[in-house]
Amino acid sequence: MSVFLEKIASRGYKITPPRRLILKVMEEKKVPLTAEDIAREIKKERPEISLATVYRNLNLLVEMDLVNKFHGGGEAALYQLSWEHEHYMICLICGKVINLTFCPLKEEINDVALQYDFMIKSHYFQINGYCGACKQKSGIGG
Amino acid sequence: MSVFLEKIASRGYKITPPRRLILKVMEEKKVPLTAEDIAREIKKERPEISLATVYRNLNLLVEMDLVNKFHGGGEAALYQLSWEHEHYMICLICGKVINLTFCPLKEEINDVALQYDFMIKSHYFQINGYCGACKQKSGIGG
DNA sequence: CCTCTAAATGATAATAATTCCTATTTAGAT
DNA sequence: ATCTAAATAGGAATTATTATCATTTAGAGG
Repeated sequence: MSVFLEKIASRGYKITPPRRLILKVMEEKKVPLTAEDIAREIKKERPEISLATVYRNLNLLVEMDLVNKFHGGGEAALYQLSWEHEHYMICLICGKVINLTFCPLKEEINDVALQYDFMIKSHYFQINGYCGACKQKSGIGG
Repeated sequence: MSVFLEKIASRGYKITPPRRLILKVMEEKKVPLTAEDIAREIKKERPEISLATVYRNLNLLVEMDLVNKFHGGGEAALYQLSWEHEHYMICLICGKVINLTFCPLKEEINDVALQYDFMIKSHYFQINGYCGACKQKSGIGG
């Protein structure tokens, strides 16, 4: 059983088909997805699973810190498994996501936290800009 | 005339009462605000100014890079004058905000952007955790 | 200062994202 | 196998944001 399902069970939540499928899709795709993306993918196997259920479970996963929620260029929120502690650069035009292979947060932050008696629990970065393709297409200097 | 209004005029856009007021509110408040926050504040002086106008102008300001748009915990987008370029640590319990006096983004990021031909336009950080007071109250280890 | 026109606005309808509601189903404890 | 709280499906409701369009206005040019 995946570490995610284990955590869900260990907190007394039930392991249901929608939960299995949501996690399966996120593990397979690896990139940040909208709730709709996930629902669409799931419906290929189980068309009766509703979008509301996907949202409900994504919120649960975010609360449990198993999933990170953030916004890219578009209006809809993006969700990604948090186990890898990843950061990205997101194209504001096409939504392309470039994963970073390191955490771009300066270690200095820990000194500041200590100084203010602040306990850092999580952090997330959003680096917005234009990918090469969109720069060209839209004639933005570069 | 403020640097913002100057930029607006220099691009051929008109300087209108809504635009003056939106910028005035953002300059005064200094913290990230939702479109509704701004509209509510403006309506104290000019109740006829509509929310749609606030949204329209915020989008224009974002396009012109005078304002940064991002999402905090809530559903609505937050807007802040981009020259402030500030970062915060936010308490997940009481919402207390600690301003950082430096940008915690590693310079290394610029190399990666170059490598991917990605043009960074803005970035946003969110550092979540517990402030001293809330740690104590809720008995979280620290 | 008038005049004129493209740009901007206000009011409201429309759309998109997300949450709520409720009757029904089900996971998993006993 | 039974039972019950938890979870679900489906659709309605809510919230955030954008689009529409008739009316107003900023500011350029005379």
